[in-house]
Amino acid sequence: MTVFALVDCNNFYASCEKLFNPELKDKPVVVLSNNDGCVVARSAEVKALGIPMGVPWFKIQREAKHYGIVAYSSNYALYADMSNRVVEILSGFSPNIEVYSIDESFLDLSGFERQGYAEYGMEIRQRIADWLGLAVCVGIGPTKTLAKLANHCAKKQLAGENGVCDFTRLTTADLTCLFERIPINEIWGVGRQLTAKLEAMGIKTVRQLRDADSRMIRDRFSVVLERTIQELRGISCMDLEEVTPDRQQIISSRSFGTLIYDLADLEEAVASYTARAAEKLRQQDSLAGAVQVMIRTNVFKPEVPQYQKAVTVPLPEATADTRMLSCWTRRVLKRIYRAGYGYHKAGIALLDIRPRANQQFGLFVADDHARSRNDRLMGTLDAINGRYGRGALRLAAEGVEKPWQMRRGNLSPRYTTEWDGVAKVRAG
DNA sequence: CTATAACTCTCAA
DNA sequence: CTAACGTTGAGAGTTATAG
Repeated sequence: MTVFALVDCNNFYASCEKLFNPELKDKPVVVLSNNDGCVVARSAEVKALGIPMGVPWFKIQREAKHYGIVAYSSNYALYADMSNRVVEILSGFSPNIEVYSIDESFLDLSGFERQGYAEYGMEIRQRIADWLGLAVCVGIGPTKTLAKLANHCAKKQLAGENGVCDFTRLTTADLTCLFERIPINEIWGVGRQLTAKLEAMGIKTVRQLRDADSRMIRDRFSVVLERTIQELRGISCMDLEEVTPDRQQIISSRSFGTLIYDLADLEEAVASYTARAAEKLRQQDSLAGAVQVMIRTNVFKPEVPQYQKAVTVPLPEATADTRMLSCWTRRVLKRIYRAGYGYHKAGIALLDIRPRANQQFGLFVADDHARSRNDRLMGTLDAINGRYGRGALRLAAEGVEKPWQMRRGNLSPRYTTEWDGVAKVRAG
């Protein structure tokens, strides 16, 4: 039987910021979403103050000032780099690992027990603390859903100790007793809607859901929830997904720092988003067969005139050429743009994605010679940007001033990925 | 009518 | 000073459409 561990970094973004600025050690720290919009990470001190996850920053700014909360803009380069280091360490503990998100990984621990699996979990936790200075919690169980739940118990100190909770060591009776006390919304895959529906039926605790009639659940809900029930019972339905499959769609969208009225500015933004998405597309060696463009006014301001539109168009020939793709996204944008509105957000999506190897050539589109020349050009573009940084070489259509760019009022240095940032690391 | 495409809803981090 | 509310991806289920 497989034993799964779920390793999750505590307050990951906030912890990364603290790591490189010792003055923040016991201070309340939040990290904001793109555009400095919402709180997406909170240090323990902030959680203790009762600041909720996801709250719009401007709504708590006064309170934050009062408590001396330090706010950072998202520094994705820093978090991604730290995340890679965590994964590298975890890979030393099991050959089978699924990197589930930027701060969470599943490990197959089967056969690695010491006295039990909890001791191995402690070793993992200790090494990440020693080598990186980051705190993680480890949940262990016979299914991924149970490992996730065990991790929740470790974090909330409902079971286990020292940030490690091992369900394989609990008796059935203890587990049942524990599940009585956990609400269903803590279960992986049970979100807001399901919680409301299940509660209306009187199913409020993990134990109740685990012991519910799974056939009834499938009929009234879905096969997904039925699988969750099986997993809660210790019957594994979800495998470790070690290889991340190629994306089926690539989306690039962003809110603007200020409202945008001009088509020309929107064109720049859309060209930039298209370039980023196309880069990702080429990284996985794929082609897109369709593009979508979306623009919208501020949905949080219903008092101003609202407009939103998204249109998808198939391409005459699948491509990964930034110029071709941005030509199409620009065309679609012009079609959906209506003057007189203040736009708040725009985005593009690359759809109908397929491997380059399966490329079908359009009959009247381009000759082989042109195609290979374009491929080489894109290869050169990516190579230059890989060496000199994103956006070093780009289409003129992406603009220079970029009045639409998002707010990032309080960005920390890229401590680990840029020389300028490295120089700013303080001794701690 | 069926098979598939397109779209909507839900969830997650 | 003001105004200020994230992004990306997947899968299931439902509805529309083609043949």
